[in-house]
Amino acid sequence: MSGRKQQAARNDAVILDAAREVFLADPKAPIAAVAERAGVGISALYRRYSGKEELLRRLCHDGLLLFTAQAQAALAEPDPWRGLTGFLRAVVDADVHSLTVHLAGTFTPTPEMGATARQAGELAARLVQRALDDGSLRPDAVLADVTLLLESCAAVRVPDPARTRELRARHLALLLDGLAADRDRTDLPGPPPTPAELNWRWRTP
Amino acid sequence: MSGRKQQAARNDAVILDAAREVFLADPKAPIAAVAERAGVGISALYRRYSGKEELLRRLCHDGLLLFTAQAQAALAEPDPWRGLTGFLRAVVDADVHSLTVHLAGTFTPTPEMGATARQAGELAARLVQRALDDGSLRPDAVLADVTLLLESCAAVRVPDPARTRELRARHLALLLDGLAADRDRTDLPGPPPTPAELNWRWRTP
DNA sequence: TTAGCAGTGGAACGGATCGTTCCGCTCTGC
DNA sequence: GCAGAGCGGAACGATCCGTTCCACTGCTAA
Repeated sequence: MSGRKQQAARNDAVILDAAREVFLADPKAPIAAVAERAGVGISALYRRYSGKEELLRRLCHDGLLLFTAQAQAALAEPDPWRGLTGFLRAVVDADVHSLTVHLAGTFTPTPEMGATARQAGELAARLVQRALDDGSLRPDAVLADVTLLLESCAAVRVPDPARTRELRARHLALLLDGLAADRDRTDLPGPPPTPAELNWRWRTP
Repeated sequence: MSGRKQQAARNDAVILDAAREVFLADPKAPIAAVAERAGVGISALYRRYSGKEELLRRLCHDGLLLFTAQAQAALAEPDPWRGLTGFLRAVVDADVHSLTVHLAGTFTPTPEMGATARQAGELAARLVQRALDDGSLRPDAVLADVTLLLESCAAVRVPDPARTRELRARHLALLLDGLAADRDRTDLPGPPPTPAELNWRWRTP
């Protein structure tokens, strides 16, 4: 069962997963870190991609495609507010924003990516417009506010990736729900962040 | 009036301002960029600071002191909610977060900075607790949620610093006010962000 | 069975970046 | 008028990182 081909095919996936993990943690990590995380040599990387740029482009484009897929799915949801919030939760949870915006600028985008990005923007605009028309989204909000929201959720970051997802979900709930305590609220999901979790930057090495 | 001493004293301020601007824009900018922005040579920098670390420490400590000063002022405000929100607006506007957290990790903190940081945390905790006791802050919120809020506001960023401040104020208002449109709202401040302002990362060089 | 090659590991190279040092110049303050 | 504080900026050395290259392995096809 394990021919040379099988091993190579498995490496395809291993390398892509490793690259996603490494570059999500640090968008300008060295390529050697990806190889190390994947448990392969550098040659295995360069056999598949012509260079770092092509690998980053691949990751970014995958992120854009995930974004559009989630947006399509959200438009199928009948309730506009549930569609929008569910979409945002999914996109934040998958850290699509880091995959796309944070990686942009580290490579020159292809025309195809530009097209996908434009399509993604249109889908998101429709999601927002639906919620505006419906009256479930405050009337002075704008598509760009949602983009800013994604940016701000991506900024929530602790060393542990799983915990990061929890904290982002909590932050997103705050954003969607508001801080002032003068109406009924849904409970904030997950345990609240502890001070220690946020002070990790201050550790003395 | 302009002796050599005067010129040197003026350079003290010019260099510090330039350093703040440059490192706020990019926390790991080269030191030469600071000198260039200040319009001085590199020697003028090294005459005042033993190295990059000492300069960064200075900026960070200044940020911490600004933070505690604003917190003190906010505690003097009788209304807990107004005190908390005013404090957050001031801290976000001055980009204190970038000055402290984002610069941390690029140098080894001094014990004195640790003490100031601890004091800052205590003051912030009192601000939050006051608003909790008052009932104006939702009961399931926590000090760390506010820290996350600062982190997320600092992530809102466009090339123009002035516009960045406006957009952050808008985002902060959203955070404090909530997105769902089912109660009375204060108007969002400033003009809404345009798509072009958020697409600047995609520019092809 | 065996020759050939796809696939691989990892050392080595070359370029870029950046903190720091150092030398020569200017111009003030005594 | 001169000693030296203050300064500009070139040069240096260390580090980092993308990429190339070569030797090796063990399938695979004839």
